[in-house]
Amino acid sequence: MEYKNTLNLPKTDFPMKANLPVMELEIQKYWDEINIYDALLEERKDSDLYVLHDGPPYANGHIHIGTAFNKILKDFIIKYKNIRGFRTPYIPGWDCHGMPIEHNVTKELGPKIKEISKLELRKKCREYADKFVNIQKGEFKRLGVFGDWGNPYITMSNVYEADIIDNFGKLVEKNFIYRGLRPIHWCMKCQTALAGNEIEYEDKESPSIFVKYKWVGENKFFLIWTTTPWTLPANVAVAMHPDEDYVEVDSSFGSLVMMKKLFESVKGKLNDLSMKIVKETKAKDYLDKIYLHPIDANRTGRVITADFVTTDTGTGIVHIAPGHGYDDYQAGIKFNLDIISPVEKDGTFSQSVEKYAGINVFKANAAIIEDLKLEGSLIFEEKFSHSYPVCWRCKSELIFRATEQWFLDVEKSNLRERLLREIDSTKWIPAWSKERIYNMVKTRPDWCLSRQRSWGVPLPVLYCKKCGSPHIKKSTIDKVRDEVLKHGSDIWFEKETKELVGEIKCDKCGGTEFEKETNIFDVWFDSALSHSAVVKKRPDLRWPSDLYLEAVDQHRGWFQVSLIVSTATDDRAPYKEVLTHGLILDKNMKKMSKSLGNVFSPEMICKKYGAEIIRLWFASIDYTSDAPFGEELLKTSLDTYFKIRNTIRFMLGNLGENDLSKIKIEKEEMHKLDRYILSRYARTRKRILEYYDNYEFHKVFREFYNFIVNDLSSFYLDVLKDRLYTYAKDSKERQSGLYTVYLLLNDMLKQIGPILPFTAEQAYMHFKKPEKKKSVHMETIDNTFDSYLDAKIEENFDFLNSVRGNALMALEKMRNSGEIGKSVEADIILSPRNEETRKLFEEYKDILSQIFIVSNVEIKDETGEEFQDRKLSYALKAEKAEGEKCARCWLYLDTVGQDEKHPQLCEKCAEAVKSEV
RNA sequence: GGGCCUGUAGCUCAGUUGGUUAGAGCGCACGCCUGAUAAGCGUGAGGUGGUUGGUUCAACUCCAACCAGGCCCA
Repeated sequence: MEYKNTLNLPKTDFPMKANLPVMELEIQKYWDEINIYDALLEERKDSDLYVLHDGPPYANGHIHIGTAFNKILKDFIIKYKNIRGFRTPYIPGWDCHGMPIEHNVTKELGPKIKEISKLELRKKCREYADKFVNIQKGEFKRLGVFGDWGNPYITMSNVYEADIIDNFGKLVEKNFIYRGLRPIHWCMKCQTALAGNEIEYEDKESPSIFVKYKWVGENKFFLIWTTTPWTLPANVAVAMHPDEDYVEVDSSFGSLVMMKKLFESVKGKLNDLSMKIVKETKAKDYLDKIYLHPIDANRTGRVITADFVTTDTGTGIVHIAPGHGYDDYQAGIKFNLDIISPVEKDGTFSQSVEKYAGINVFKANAAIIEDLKLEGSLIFEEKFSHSYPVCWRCKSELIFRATEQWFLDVEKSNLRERLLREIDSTKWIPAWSKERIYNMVKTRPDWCLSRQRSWGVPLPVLYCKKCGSPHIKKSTIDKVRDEVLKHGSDIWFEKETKELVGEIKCDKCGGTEFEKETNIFDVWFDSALSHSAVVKKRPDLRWPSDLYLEAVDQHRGWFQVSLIVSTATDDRAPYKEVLTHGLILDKNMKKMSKSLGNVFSPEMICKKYGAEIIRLWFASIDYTSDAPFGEELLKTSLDTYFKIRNTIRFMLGNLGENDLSKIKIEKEEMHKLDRYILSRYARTRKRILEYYDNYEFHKVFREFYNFIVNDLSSFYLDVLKDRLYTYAKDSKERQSGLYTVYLLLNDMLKQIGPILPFTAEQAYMHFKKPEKKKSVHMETIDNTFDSYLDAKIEENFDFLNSVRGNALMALEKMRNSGEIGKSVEADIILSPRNEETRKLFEEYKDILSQIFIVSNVEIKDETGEEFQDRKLSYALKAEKAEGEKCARCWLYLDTVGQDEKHPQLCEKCAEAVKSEV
């Protein structure tokens, strides 16, 4: 029993129980103390630069699991590039302006909103955004993300706002900016424009009418369908489906054109039994045909085609009013139609519609229907129920109303072609990502930059008080820019026009009095300019960025808007590579939403499990598609984490207090098994680095984890125990094993550092090595490990491992029959059947019993009937070990009892015990 | 309705240019060890490859349709 004290058992202070929620905070504190971010940049000050530019999350609410996923993926790359020796500044940013914040602040204010000024509202929005920037900052840091947290970029800062205005000036100078009409959702009660998430939907009954539009010069009619009679005064065209068949029919209402598919339905509704098809036609037969305007007989309209024409309701011909509908508007742009919108802010018709001027549009519905009936052009009417948009605040029904907006022209200076060219020369990961954005950009409309809101950067445009024409000039815009740089964009609302831009004159009428634009920029314009306001401006970065990394939805968002402004102003994409990841869904692959209650906060998970567990989960999934998330799944990561942690702990324990600087063993001098595992690891880590370089973290993780499980834990370390525990402390065999463990752990901590930064750091603190850095993240990975590659020895072990597999099965059989418990109670008998195998067995004779973890391995000629398996180049059998059990190493050996002083020990143990004294 | 993506064991992933009985780890079951012990080791059972057709001597791998889910548009 007392011989146990003579063994070299593992010992370490590195705790088995991680207690991550506490440990991570301690490590974080240490990182703060050594100022890890600056320290890393200093460490790499002469290295090559790598720029991953952070897309700004919206400063609204706490971070959610998706935001965490994105930041952690970025952090994997930053930390990996860093440990590969790159200088990796990372400037996190926040998107601060925009509707959702304004909306939330407005909601909080309630009715008080009416009492406060625009500037006060903006101030409240600023405070709101500021609060969440700080909250999110803490939450990101908590996840172990390294970055310039003390100096992030904020889109509402003076410098950033000034840069937005500066770039707008550049776009104006290059003629990309124009003013045009565009229909937007409008609440006539609140007299305001509404954005997407301010709109709610309610079921509503609308009139559904069929109206005859008479052809010019012919007594035939298009039978059109609409649910908004009040938009008829703004009619400029009718649309037919380009791919559908049409028919001309005779009816008691005259000769009508309609979609063939809908003929029976229309016939039924009109209740006209005499109705019959006289001619089959195609939409293209009518293209550009002129008809008389249904309300204003002095006007005409023409036929266009549009694929949004429905084929299951109505007549298959749709009334088009580009000023009053989004589809209509798109079609209007495509076919160069007039965009007319004779509706005032309060929802009444303007003077241009003589008949209905001053009447509310919804009230006008009935009047219009009556009039059309009287004329005989309305031939069918019914009620149609559908969901209809209403105002989130006053719940009144919304209309589409064309208003003056500012646009960025994507056709100007061949911009669209240039965008496509830039998409083509950028590397998109995964590859399909390119096609996705390419198709979007190919068909996207001009960018509407103006928003009728308060919380944002004002559009620096002035309007002549005398003639109303806009003043939009680079020189004036630059003056505004300078003011904003000094005072922030509130200055636009605070100062008088003259104080802002000095004396200016209207180009049209010479007027000198101007009004300031009240619109602000679309927030996407803000974030689009981070490439300029951040990447170009910060001395520690370099434009264009090496990488942008965001979720799939950003093809329509940040990837695209950044590309547009950057290409317009600088004629190239702001990035060299773009990496896209999928979204995090719930465990059933359903969208997460607060109403479903399937949302997890990263904060809660950090408190309960630790950031490492989330990071490990994110590393284990393939981010190119959407991924599930749930607490049960996190449990897997927890198990995985502890396996990694325990393996590291075991290695640390064996290294113990040994002074590793003393050990230096040439490769040729090392134990065969050590040479094997080093070669195997050298190959593994080469693959790991390749995966890292391709941003395939789930493959990194799997490669790493499989090595830990299959190669280290269940094989190498298990086999090594005997050598480390029982051999004499300074024996060559033991030293070789120690040195191997040291080499492995030293490299493994660096490899896993990007994924498990806290654990790698904690282990590094307990790791005794010469010339240690302040942090594991200051280390660098180089390729010296490649010198351990040894194809021959790996080939030999491939074979030996297969023999081991058979040995284990034979041992399992003995265990099941109760003959043995642990494997050292057995011997293995090998019998080679060919010369090659015999030679190999002989070559590895000295370590075979170790590999199998048995007491003895005997190589002898085949004798008995036990050797059945003829497929193998050897026969194998397990028997109960002969010899006596050594009290120290527990092997059953012949040499036990030979030593006079230590009769209970084997020869090796006796020597070992003596050498320690 | 359109553009793009995803669908291999309970879970997360592999599967080279179509070619033998579709692999791994986890989990699970059973067993061993008690000198990695809130650990470690072994053995084993799990797959109609979303569905249906087609091409082919041969398809998880190519094609088509459909189903389910996701993002972005409409």
